[in-house]
Amino acid sequence: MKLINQLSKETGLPIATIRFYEKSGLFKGQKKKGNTTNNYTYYDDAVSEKLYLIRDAKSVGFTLSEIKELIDALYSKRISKSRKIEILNAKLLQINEKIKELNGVKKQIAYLKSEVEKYDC
Amino acid sequence: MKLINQLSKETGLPIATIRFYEKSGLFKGQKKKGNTTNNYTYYDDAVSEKLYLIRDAKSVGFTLSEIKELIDALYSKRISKSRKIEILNAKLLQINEKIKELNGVKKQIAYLKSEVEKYDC
DNA sequence: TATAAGTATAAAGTATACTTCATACTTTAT
DNA sequence: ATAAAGTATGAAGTATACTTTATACTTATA
Repeated sequence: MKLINQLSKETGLPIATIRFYEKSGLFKGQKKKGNTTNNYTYYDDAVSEKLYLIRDAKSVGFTLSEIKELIDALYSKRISKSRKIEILNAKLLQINEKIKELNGVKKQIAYLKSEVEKYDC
Repeated sequence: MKLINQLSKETGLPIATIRFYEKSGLFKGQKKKGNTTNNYTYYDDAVSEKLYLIRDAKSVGFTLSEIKELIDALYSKRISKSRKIEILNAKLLQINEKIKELNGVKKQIAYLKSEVEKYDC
């Protein structure tokens, strides 16, 4: 079980950002039970996994609410299996869409680059 | 030459958004010269192209300032050819990165989906 | 010809995603 | 044992990317 500092070093995300994500309901840490002196929050490996997913999904244009929907579909116990599969399939389609768009943009830039190479001075 | 309404219909972007992009320096329309009665702005096909590029690049996680840099590298006359090529190559690398990340996220989701299918009830 | 629809502009407002600040307590290092 | 570093929490502040509002003028349509 990790403290927030370790989580931050692992993922490269600032502590404040991790706190913000937790507050946004993307995952939850745990408080230690019993007569402890402090109020620290502990995180397990599943949280790290979610943070990596958040980080990568964000960088390719998913919003936090889309990512929350995704994480819920993957881990929540209050969503039926069939509904989960439904959501996950939709996300996979969305990802394929994004890959198509990226290839489109790439092609466009490559073409325009060749134009720049040919004519521009 | 098109008016903003036509541009909006073409690209699916709201008029206010197009105005915002123009104000942000992503492209420029032209005013008609001479003794005209109105103050309308006209746009050519190059602007449409830029808007499509903006739309797609945004949806895959590029920020407006990254997109501005890209558009400047493609169309500006105040940037040297070698510098343009440099910027364009960097953008192409960034796109390859994003494609990699997307495939990573896709793989991860597909894997977790198979887990959901196996064990979840 | 009037009225509805389109265009221009500036400014204020909103949503998202953080980031910083202030305060207070806990743990670690010297 | 005390100073430095880590953690918690709530609130305020900031950046980006729009979106809405208000006002005024122009063009198209019934």
